[in-house]
Amino acid sequence: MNIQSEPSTKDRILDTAERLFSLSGYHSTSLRAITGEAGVNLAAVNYHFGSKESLLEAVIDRRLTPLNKARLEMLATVDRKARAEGRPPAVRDIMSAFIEPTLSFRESTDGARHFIALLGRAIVEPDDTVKKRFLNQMNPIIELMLEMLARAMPSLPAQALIKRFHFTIGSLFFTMHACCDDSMPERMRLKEPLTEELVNFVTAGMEGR
Amino acid sequence: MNIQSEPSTKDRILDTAERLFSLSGYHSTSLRAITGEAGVNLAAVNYHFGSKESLLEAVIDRRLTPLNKARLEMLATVDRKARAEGRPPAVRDIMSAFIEPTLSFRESTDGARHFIALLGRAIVEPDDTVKKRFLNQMNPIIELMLEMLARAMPSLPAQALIKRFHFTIGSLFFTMHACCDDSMPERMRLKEPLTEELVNFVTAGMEGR
DNA sequence: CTTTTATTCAAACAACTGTTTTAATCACCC
DNA sequence: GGGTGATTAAAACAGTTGTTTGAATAAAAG
Repeated sequence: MNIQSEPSTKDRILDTAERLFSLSGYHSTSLRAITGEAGVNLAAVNYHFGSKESLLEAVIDRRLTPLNKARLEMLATVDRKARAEGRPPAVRDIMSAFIEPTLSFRESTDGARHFIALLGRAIVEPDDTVKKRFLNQMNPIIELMLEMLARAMPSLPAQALIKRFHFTIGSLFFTMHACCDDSMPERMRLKEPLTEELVNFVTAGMEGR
Repeated sequence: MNIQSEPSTKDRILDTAERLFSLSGYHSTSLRAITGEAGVNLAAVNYHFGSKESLLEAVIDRRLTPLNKARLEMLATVDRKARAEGRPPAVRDIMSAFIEPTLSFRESTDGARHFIALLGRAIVEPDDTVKKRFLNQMNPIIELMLEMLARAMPSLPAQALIKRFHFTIGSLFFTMHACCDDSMPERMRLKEPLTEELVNFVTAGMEGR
């Protein structure tokens, strides 16, 4: 564990892989591209991580575990407060508890920005390697949000709730991905701040008028 | 051009490529997988299309050209009617003109369903081959929609309009992709009909309350 | 039928992939 | 300082990729 010197081989691989995976995708990024740019030997990936797939898992877990913890905590706080006041949770608060940690985490570091872009694409990735691991970590949050939303809008049929939640996921993940995207036409580029506008959008859509 | 007999080599390649691209992605689908499943020789792709990349372009153009034509026509109808009545176009009608042709086209044939799923992923694809060609065909529609939306909501700042339109794109494209997705947890699966619910959602979000 | 053109086929091509191997080098402990 | 284990290094491995080649076949034209 070195503190002040340059990052270890393992960390250099993780950082570079994170960036290249987010820019070019998992399949289109070769180990030679990663190790070359990180300035380490090709075999270092298999030595430190075992395989390319395990490297991807390490890249995901390193960031997703603390992020999901933050999201769950914020959801729990919203839930606790509503219960204490003897009322159902507010749709806006539930949306905020998901969106706010995600977007503020994204703006924390450069690495986080790349990682969030990677996540934004992961949900539509055809490759099971990325998606399965991602969805596994995501499921508890999805379940909790759906349960809370059902309490927030008790008169809304379950099918409609699922659909609106689905549309919400679409908005958020597209926004997560699009931050690093320079292929969109100029006038479509997003500028910060986004959090409040996004919360407004999905809350309005959720409540349906 | 044979009418009643089985489809030509070229069409068999197009249909199979469309399905496999949508299921596994462009990069993860090999020409050997396509030709093998289509029951044609490996070299047939390069003979009929020139390259794998040109095959992808052919797959995209075959469906996207008529689909975009339908979307533009419906947008023009909304615009013309509003002008004739001397009022700005309604947000809901603009949203509908984009969503309705897309989703009804998806339900028209099996091939269309796969193609729409492919499109839903194309917008977040890291590969320029897919995205650039897709965005080029998309730009006129985006420009027209933004111009009409600006007229529909003249008091909304341009920056806010861009953001909300962005969130709308996210909802729609995620919905387009998710139709063929069986990796989502059971309770998150979408069931038809979607059009009206999606139009409601993005209209509410667009108008913001 | 003969000739020409379009298509199909099996085989090979070179380039690239993730992974493994084996030796060299480094850091640390007794 | 010698020895021990962790790390790095270059090279080769086997498999897959898109593409090309040249012969065989089918279809069309004269």
